[in-house]
Amino acid sequence: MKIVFVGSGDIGLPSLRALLDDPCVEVCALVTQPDRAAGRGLREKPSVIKELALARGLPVLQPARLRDPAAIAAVAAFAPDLLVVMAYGQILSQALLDVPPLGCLNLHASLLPRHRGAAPIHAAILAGDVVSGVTVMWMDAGLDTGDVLLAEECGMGPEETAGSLHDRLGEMAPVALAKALTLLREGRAPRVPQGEASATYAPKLDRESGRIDWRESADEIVRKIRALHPWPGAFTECLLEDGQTLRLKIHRAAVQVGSLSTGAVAPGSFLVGCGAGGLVELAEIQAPGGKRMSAADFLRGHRVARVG
RNA sequence: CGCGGGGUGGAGCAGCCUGGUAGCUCGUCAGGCUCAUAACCUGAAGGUCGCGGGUUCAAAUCCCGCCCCCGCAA
Repeated sequence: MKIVFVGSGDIGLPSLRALLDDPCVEVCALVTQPDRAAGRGLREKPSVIKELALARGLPVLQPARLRDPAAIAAVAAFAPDLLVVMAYGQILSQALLDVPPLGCLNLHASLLPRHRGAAPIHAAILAGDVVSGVTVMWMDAGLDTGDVLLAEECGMGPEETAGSLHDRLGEMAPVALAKALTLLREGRAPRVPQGEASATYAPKLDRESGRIDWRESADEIVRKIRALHPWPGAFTECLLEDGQTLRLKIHRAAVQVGSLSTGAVAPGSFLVGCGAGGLVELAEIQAPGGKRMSAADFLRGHRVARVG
């Protein structure tokens, strides 16, 4: 079976690797987003997934817009039987979806139809879900609206962050994909329509979406901190007694019992009052220009007046 | 040459602009107080102020070069 892999994000790495190691499959190319300036100095860096492809001698396509006819023709030239897509970052046009005779499979990091869209992992934690998983889906022109082939579930822990769930789902994806390919080969791969009624949408995140609103409940705030860690990261403005304001990035926090007015900080600690449900204890934070440190370390050098 | 922040006893910071005895909060050690404590009091140890060069009577502080850490972009 000839497959073209389409993906840009790290989360697709284990899946691409598994396909490359699968003797029943011939991966004929990788389609990925153009290299972006990244890191300090903003030099162009290939993604880790592109590096894997190059290391294995796989042809790499990096069209600026995959919807362009030329880009579609370039994919078609490989005559793939199937496209496998994970975390690519562009919508695939119907013209491209029509290229492979077997169709296009998408690996999505949620249990569809819950959390369609760009940030399913973050959304799952933000929503307080207790299960998540990977869905293998037959792609159609909509955004994550295609029929489901199969899904693999996993539980979510109380300390779950976007980072930990991301890594776990990334490792689960090739397992789910392998099952899907087996069913496909045997000609009994199901197509189960998603229930539109229970669909939710996980919008793309930006930096500002990490701002903490201390009027929310302690539970919601802590969930948000976990959901946005390590990227884009939760943050809050912190007013010091000398009048200085720092934007603190919050790496880790926990709910504690107690009561304080919204944004107030208990003396000698980093317990913050919020809208309801107790206090939020900031456990690990990062000041501008600094490295991440425990709240206790931070408080040795700073006198906090309030946050928010 | 993309932009910015930072490197000061063991930890976290101030001091730098306006050169002139090393400061703050905490930790460590010793002693004291207390029924008791991560409380309080007294005392002590511990610093090549990232590295190299320059200016100066004098540099943590001003100038030049280098190293390392962090953020902006995803």
